Amino acid sequence: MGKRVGIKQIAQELGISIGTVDRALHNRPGINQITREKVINMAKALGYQPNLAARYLSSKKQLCISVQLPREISAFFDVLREGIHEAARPFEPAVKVVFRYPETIGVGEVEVFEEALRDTTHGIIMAPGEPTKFKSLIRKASQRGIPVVCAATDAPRTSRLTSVSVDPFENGSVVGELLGRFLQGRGDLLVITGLLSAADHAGKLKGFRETVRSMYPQMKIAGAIETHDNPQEAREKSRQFLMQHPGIAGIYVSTANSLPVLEAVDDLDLSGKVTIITTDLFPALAAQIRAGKVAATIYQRPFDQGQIAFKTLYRFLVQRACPPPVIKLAPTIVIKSNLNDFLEQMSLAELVSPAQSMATPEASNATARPDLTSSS
Amino acid sequence: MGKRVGIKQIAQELGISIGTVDRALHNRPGINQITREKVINMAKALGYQPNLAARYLSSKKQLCISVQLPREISAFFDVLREGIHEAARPFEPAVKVVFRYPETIGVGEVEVFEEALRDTTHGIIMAPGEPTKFKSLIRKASQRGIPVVCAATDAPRTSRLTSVSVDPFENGSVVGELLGRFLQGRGDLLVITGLLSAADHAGKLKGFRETVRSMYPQMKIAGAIETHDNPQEAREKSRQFLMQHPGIAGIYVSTANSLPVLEAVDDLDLSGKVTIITTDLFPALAAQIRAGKVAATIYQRPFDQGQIAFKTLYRFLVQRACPPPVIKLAPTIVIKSNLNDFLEQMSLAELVSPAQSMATPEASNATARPDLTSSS
DNA sequence: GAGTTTCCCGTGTACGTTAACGGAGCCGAA
DNA sequence: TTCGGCTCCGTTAACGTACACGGGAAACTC
Repeated sequence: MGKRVGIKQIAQELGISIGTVDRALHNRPGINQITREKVINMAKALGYQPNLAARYLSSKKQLCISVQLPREISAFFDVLREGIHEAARPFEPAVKVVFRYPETIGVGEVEVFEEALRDTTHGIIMAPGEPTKFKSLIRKASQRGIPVVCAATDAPRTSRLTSVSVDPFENGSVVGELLGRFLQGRGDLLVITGLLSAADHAGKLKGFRETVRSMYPQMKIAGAIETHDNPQEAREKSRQFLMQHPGIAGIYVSTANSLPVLEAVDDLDLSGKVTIITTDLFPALAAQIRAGKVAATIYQRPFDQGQIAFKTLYRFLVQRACPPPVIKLAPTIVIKSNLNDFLEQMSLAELVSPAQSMATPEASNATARPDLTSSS
Repeated sequence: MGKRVGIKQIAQELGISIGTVDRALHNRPGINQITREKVINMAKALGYQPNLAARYLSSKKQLCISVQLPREISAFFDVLREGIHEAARPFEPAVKVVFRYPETIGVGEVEVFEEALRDTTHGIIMAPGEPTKFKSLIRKASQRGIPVVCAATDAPRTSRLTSVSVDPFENGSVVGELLGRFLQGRGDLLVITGLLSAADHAGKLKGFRETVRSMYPQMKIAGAIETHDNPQEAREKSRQFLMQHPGIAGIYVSTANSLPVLEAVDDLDLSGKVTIITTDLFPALAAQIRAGKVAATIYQRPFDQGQIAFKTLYRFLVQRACPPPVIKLAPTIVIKSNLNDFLEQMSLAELVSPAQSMATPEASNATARPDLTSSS
């Protein structure tokens, strides 16, 4: 009664062998078309669902997926990796996650990609630093049947399977709406960005600009500073601009490299007078939010990005489920009041990893339950 | 070389049988202490990790977990259920999720709980409507070794394993900070709530009140209306109050039942003049946000709550991993600019469910890859 | 009509683990 | 001595699926 229907029961019901059922359910050659249909119908009738555990066990080949992310900006990419790892854990021996590390942020990523292609890999997760360099590589991977999922940053106009990211345009758009609300639709704004040539930063600026124009036409974007992610340059240029434009009411820092800008604001004694919204989240920035020097920051939820990237890649690999061409996460607004929750989540991600399940003392304290008679 | 180490290899290395290794690794009786230690050391040396697939397959007993959530407020609980279901999918036959439905929001939840205790269940996920009623029931479950995880709403001072929710206090706190920012720290505020006797609503009000007092001392909370989640009552009381207090600048609707309030505001032609922040997210409310009548809403991310609830319950059941006494998700701020992403996510959750993996035409198009040569 | 090919299909083994069974060795009591 | 019980350990049958192998029957070749 509570018996789970398996391939064997289907065979028994039809008076055929399990081998035939297997051939029918997996479109393998060497089976009569009408037999196949009978099997499929019977499977549907019985509500057959494949036993994944048995499947993994039987086909000893494991899925190798290569995760190629830089070591830099570890506050972001470490958490992204952890999200992937966490999502892969349930499939433990059936899939193997191989982490590869380009030398630094932009360089060495091609070499690492080629290394993955040389080794046996069935899928790739990456965050292209310079997307244009990957056009042919991704094509080559696709032709070999190796799907590529981009996370955090996209490689548009390539044959990658999909990308998981916070859309830059919406990111900027959210900041525009928020700054407009905070300043009640009046005042001059300043944008501080990394490289405007990067699609990511350009998209943020575009979203910001268009939202401000349409929702708060009285506001003006007084300037956009390009810092090239160089701390000295960021600080100095910010200082210069703020001195020349004393009327600035709001600042949007669209690069994660926001601390130098905050220093410049502090230097000019503008803290609290100018409303600042930044990008990403890390301990030093959290302190600034807590101190009230930053009104809000936009968090990209790297952990969730990792989880989703793995899941979609996995679903494509084992059941050919095609995801939408882009998967967009919502830009998440962090303010003083919900800051701690995000920080806890970040540290929780680290706590989860160490002891896997090795040598589980299950039987020993199977009866002992936690004594949390009072809490909350 | 690439050979995975298994229980067999450990046995071979030590010249003993796999049965003994099994006994050693699982603290089973009937084994010499020194043999056990030798096995454990060897396992550690070889880096043994149990093959979960084989484990599930072999031990035919499956974990039954009972999910007891109301049908009402389906925009919330359906998505919560979906999150649980999605998280359970990888463990497919090894765990069985049984959904149970109380008659309505508050009633019948005790009966359903008892039903779960009569059947074979190894864990419970629930959202107590009236937490006080569950004190003894949860204790009984715990004594039988059945952990209970609360989601969405907590049952404090009971022996439940943990609770996964957005903290009401922080929820109110976020709204307080946000309204303060939007109104630049000036003006009178109004709170509209469901039942103030409910811990949830009381907590929200408290968080709101304290944050406004500490961060924006110039603001005043002019009143708190209790609607008992009755549409007529909500609309009428809101109208009355707003007519008598024309100076209201901001409204915090802390119940999901926010539409009647919006109607009242519309009736008095106050749309756009008063800044409104609501709770939860559903299509009708999304329209109001898009129209600019609601400045922001606080989303509880039911899907994530479901996922996390299942994961922690599972980790406790199979590896005795004790979670923290409460797991708090951050209150998530939804505004016009990031609204669509949340809506997509809601509908995506539905899209994922129908065709599981039944009759996977894997082999047929295993070589065919998606042709998305250009996208984004 | 014997040999060969082709098309379907059944059989058997393997995957790593769990759990039940059984056996060897030892000790003490009948 | 014999028997029962205990401790420790080896053996083996599942669990549901994948895959290689082989066999029987029909179709085709000469």
